[in-house]
Amino acid sequence: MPEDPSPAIAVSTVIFRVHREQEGERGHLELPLVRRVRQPYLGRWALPGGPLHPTESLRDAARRNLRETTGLDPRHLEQLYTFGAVERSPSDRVVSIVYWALVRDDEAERARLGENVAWFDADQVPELAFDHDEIVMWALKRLRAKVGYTRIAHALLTDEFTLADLRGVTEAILSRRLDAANFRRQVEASGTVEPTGRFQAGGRHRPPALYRSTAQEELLR
Amino acid sequence: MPEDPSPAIAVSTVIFRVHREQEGERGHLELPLVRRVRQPYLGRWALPGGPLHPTESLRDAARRNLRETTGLDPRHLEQLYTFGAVERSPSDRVVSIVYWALVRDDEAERARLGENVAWFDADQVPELAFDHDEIVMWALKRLRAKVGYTRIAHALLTDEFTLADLRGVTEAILSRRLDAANFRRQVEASGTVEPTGRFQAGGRHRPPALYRSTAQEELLR
DNA sequence: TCAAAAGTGTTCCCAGTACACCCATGT
DNA sequence: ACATGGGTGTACTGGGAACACTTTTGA
Repeated sequence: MPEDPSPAIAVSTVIFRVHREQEGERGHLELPLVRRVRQPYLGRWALPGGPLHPTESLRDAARRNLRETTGLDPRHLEQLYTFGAVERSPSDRVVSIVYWALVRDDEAERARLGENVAWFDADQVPELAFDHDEIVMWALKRLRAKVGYTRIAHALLTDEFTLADLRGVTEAILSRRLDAANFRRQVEASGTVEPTGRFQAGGRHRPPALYRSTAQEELLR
Repeated sequence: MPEDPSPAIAVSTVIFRVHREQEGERGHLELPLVRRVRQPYLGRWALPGGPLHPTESLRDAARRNLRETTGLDPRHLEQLYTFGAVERSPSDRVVSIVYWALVRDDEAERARLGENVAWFDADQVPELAFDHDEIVMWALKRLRAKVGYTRIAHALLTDEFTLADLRGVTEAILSRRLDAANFRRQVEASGTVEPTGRFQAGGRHRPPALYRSTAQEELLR
């Protein structure tokens, strides 16, 4: 006979990448979904997630299920929100602590995905299991807000990047074109990047300067 | 023999009021703490909180423990963050979902507090149990950020208020004086208040106009 | 009539935006 | 030489901050 059933804890993660099919193409914001192989919502796409192990932190659980889903380590990982409505799962009561993450496209390309995992355009996700549609909307909103006043976009790029690269991923996140001249000035003024002194060769035009992310000051804001 | 022990879920709440000892005095930002009557941290002050009941939402649990602690209904209630480090409680593993709330000073004055509950100045809390110091700092940071770009300060006032009242609670939250002229213009331009057409009599000086909060537009941002 | 808060007017500055224009490279 | 993205210059704008000033009341 079950005693007073304490709600179960799960950790789920919304993982983003900005993917370019070919070099020089515009990038698209994408996220991986997992096809459910059990009831409820059998066959539906859902966010990667799973139970919290007794000896791991919430953040570690998110990192673990990110690794299990995509084979990747996140370049940015942050708690989003905790969803705990009583009826959000039709069977047992589950409280889901949701994280969101950014991974690099080049790493995501190399990683092998499982059978039931696929990347979807962030603005064209199918109808998901549970309340995961709502969760994705929250994550998108947060990502789009934060890209404006933080350096999170750096997490999507390799260590050296051009300002066009940085603008490209930012535009993909916002699905909106930005003025290149103003973008340059704002980024330079923010102090979040510094030139490496090197230039990117092999392009079709004037070689752009390469930048790196400046040392992360802790305790900022 | 215990099977794999799933971490316990608790809900805690950081409750704020802006308290004025006497009419006309400057207000102070305060929060209620509860003295622990059990181990661990017996005798230490801690945030009000308790277990999540199986049939209530997270928000309802926060509202319930707010009511149990202060006898009040919150005028604003919002999820803050979920804390789940493995060693945050020395005994069992507990994941705490934390809310923060605003209550009205006049209601808080009327409500009776329990024996082991007391209000503390938000910037002078004693050393708390568990990681509750850290939680209070998060809540303060969020409150101070949000008072700048939302209408949450209205939640601390009665239905009709003067702009000086509104400025007063805002100053208490920020612990910083604001320019009355600019504050007025900003609030008026924001469209979050409208004049009632009435004036506050009985003051020592020119009677200020009374305002009310405008109808809350849902779907704003 | 005076003190003090209510309320208005004005100026300065900065950051965001738009957009013209020059620069340097591969083809 | 020319197309194209890299990079600079410049002008306009709106909002925040500082602060002078007028208004209206109680004492």
